[in-house]
Amino acid sequence: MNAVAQLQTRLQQALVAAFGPEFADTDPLLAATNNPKFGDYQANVAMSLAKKLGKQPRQVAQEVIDRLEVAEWFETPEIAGPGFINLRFKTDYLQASLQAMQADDRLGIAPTQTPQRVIVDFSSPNIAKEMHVGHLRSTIIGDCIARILEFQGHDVLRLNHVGDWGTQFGMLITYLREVAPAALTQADAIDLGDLVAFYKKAKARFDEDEAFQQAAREEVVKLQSGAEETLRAWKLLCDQSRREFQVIYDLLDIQLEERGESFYNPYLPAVVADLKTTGLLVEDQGAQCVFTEGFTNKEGQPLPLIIQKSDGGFNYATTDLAAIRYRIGTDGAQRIIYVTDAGQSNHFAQVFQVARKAGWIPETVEVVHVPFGLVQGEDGKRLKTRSGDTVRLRDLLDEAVERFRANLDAKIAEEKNREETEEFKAQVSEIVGISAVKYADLSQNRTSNYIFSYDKMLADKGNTAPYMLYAYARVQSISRKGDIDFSALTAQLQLQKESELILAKHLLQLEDVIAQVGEDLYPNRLCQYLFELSQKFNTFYDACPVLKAEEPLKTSRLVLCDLTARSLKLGLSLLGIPVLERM
RNA sequence: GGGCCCUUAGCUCAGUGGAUAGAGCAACCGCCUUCUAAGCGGUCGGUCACAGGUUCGAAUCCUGUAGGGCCCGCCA
Repeated sequence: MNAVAQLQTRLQQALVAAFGPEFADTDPLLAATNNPKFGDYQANVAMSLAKKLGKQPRQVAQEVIDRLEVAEWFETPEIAGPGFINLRFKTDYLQASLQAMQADDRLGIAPTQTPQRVIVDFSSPNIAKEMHVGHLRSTIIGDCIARILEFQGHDVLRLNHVGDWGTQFGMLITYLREVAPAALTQADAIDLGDLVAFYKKAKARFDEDEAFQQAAREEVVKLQSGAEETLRAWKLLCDQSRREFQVIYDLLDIQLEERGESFYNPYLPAVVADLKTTGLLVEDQGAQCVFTEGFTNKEGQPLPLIIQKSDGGFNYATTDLAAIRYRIGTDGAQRIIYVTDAGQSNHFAQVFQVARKAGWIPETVEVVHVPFGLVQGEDGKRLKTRSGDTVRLRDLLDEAVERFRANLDAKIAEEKNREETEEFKAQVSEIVGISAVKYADLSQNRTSNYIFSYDKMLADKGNTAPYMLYAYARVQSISRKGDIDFSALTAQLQLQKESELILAKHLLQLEDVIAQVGEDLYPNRLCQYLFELSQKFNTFYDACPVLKAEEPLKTSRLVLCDLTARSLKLGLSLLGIPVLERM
């Protein structure tokens, strides 16, 4: 148990000792301080108890600390302001903790005691369409969440719930049958870009041509009933899209198990049947619906979740319900995380409500929608290309890499006596460019819309990937220069200067930050931590010579360098970002 | 009309009940004969949209108002 957990317990014991057993469940209101002059932690319980006990808050605080035994970890507690109890770590404790951290492959972060089977549903592009900017956030945020949970020791199933079923295929196949029948019988008869164009035309036809609409709907029914020719055409389209998606996933280093909507097709009738049994299902205007609480349409009428369309077809609500049942019943999921845009909040709220009412989500299973905001251009509107089209993900990533390459070339040209190989420049540019896109996205609170700016994400100043990667590279530079083998260091730490103490305390917080993100699923908190770590390292680097220090201080500082680098490497890896030894 | 989200420094954003509200960028001033200056230190900058309420204590919780975004029956 770490010192903070111990402190929590000891505070509770002190409360009981001071005021009696009825205070056993009183929260000591322990929190990190926001200002180092107040120490490292503060307990705010005295103010909240003062009225109840009929005493002055400062006196309550005094009675607590008189009975508080934390000398193993903390200096003598102090009372400040209206009754804050301030606690400061002992340097001895910090030094010992850092040494333990240094000796451990996982930086002292133990795997969870309660591993869960977790499903992270993310990315989920549509077959027959190219991946575009709309898939960026789900893919990046979902991957990060999966990485964090995996590191914690959970059994994570990463599912790509691709849109490989439904009305869009009816449209597309009907249209292709007319204009490019070869695409339905032989692989790669047309390329994916053309397929996207065909899709748009098919959609346009669908919206204005009633006969076409009818034909498309019939095609969906054929597909759903397994008609051979339609099914073969569908498989061809899926294969082609899948290969295109894989190019992007390789570029982004993302592992995913594809399990599209079609997978749940055999389980859809049972969803309808079981909803009927529970009495939740109602027929309305020819469609099978479940009416949900708290949702109304523009006319103020209750809003249904449509389970089966009037033409007998199923839609995504049905699929999502079937998926919940399958994931809980067969996959054994204890936590299901859906990483999709905030626009689907209503949909998921409805689906979860219906699944709960039907009794399909046991108390022990957590089902959660992790929403995120839109990607906007610098004009604050939805990100588009100059010609007004949706931005292809491939183009977006390529541009980030190209732009960073230009920055890098300029930088190298500026520095005297610096020559780099083409291979080096290409590799650095690709890693930094793509990492910058990922980091920019992850470093924002996901719930708000996010303004996409190449200039900001590629800047070498501020809370950006280049800044963090540079901090890491600086440490590696020390090891090269001093010919240091970090893994062989053994030393008694000596935290002397303020910048060393500040860095040391920050290093010890990594565990808590990861635990918090695993819980709340806000990756920007991990980014914030890593940014502050980089800043604190740079301050230390500026103030404390490492290689020129006398032993044993030199080795002590090398340990701080090593721990910083390893923390950065671990933290960035959880964001899906690799490090560079040199840049 | 309903639901969800947002409104914090000139700009982009942190801050999910605690002390004088924080970063980064931009602007200005310093620091390279010393481990990568892609760095560091400092200055400037805020009626936390507005009004009530709860609380010892509110940017944070509750209610209302204004502005913005997204969604609202057979697309996902």
